[in-house]
Amino acid sequence: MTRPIIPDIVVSRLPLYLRAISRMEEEGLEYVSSHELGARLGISAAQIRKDLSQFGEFGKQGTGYHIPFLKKQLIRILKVDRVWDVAVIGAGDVGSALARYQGFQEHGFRVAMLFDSDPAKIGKVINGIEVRDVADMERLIAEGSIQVAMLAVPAEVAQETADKLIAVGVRAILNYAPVNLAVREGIRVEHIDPVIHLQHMTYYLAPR
Amino acid sequence: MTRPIIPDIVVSRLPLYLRAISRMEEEGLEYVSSHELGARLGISAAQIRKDLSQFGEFGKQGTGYHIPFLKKQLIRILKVDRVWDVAVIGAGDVGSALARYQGFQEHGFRVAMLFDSDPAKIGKVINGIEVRDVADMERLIAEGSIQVAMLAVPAEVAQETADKLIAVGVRAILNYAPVNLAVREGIRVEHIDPVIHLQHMTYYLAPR
DNA sequence: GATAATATGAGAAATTTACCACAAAGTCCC
DNA sequence: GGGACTTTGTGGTAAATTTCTCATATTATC
Repeated sequence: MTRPIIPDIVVSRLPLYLRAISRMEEEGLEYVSSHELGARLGISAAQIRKDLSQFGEFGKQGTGYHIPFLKKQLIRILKVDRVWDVAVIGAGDVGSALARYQGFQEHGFRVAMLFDSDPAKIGKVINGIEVRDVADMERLIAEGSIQVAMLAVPAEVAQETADKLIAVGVRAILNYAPVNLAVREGIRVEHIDPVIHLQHMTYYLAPR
Repeated sequence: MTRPIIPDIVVSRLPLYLRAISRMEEEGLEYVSSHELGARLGISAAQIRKDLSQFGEFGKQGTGYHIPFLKKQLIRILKVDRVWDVAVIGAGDVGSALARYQGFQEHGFRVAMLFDSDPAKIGKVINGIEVRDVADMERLIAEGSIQVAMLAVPAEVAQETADKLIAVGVRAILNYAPVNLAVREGIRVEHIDPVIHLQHMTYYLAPR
């Protein structure tokens, strides 16, 4: 069984679709057309239909998409019909905020571990999660079979920390450090850096 | 004078180039080839040459790119050869972390204002920045001629807050709220949502 | 039940984006 | 000074992505 390979750019839009229709469900809507969904997201209706049709026939002519059904399908496709345990590395401002964020639980994720190297932080409890010594990180992550990590450490140690994570089984890293991580084939990395986004936007701004 | 329109996808890579060569400069390197830069970023050398050539001839055959010169050019192109005052809306975990982040200053940005609606937070000082009442937001932003904002408010009030920001002159919004903002033509919005990134990555993970 | 209106899924076309290949220019080393 | 390397910028090509178009199906209305 060789499923057709779905372009990554298509996959990258699925979470946006899921977020939008989840909101629509909360609003009490039952059906949505590709046109309405597209209007909310600033994406063409054709694009949405094409994307979704890669995974199956979820819509109905004349009616559109049944929101609870489409939501269920997207959740399944994105594999968030389970809860992924996530390790947060670094308990500074960013790591702490991630540990406290309430938005993970209902979208398929749980901050299961939190690490830092600062003795002053180790042992503290943030949102019910104890800060562990990063020296024990590899052992604990391996024991916990954790596949997903969020990296919120200083730029200087980001690469070496990522290498350690990958060595003990982590396969997806959400990197908050302002460096490009080099990883081997098969490891997923996504980057979050506000400066990158701001600089992208200032290109289009006129000086004032 | 009609400059050729640069594709946005090209512009979106420029901050990555800038970040990478800034790091190379710190490492004491003087010249870099498109091939070396590409290897660091996971981007093809041809892509980098093509992207940069859209803005001028910055390289030299046989030598590559002079790092300080290229850096200067990218800084100019991205308009971060000045410091942009930025307003942060919301002084919760995310807003506070943004106010404390030391990485803005040297990359063209300064958190000039911080707002919240919680009386318990108003008046507090975070990293030298006083938390102001969001009720005064519009007046203060208009007075400060602020064009860039980072939105770190609850999802429920994100759209209305964005509308207010735009009404008083903000033209670029970095949105941390997990909602798609609808904005008029000419307003730049970028989104940061860890859940979106995590869900994108779990698509590729095998259950364990 | 017929007709008009609505909306999907998919093949085809158009557009955008990325890559290749090479001439030209610079460097290095003997 | 000359030959072997290296590297850029670019025109052309290939690949990827988006949009268009339309047959087909469903719903609503009279």
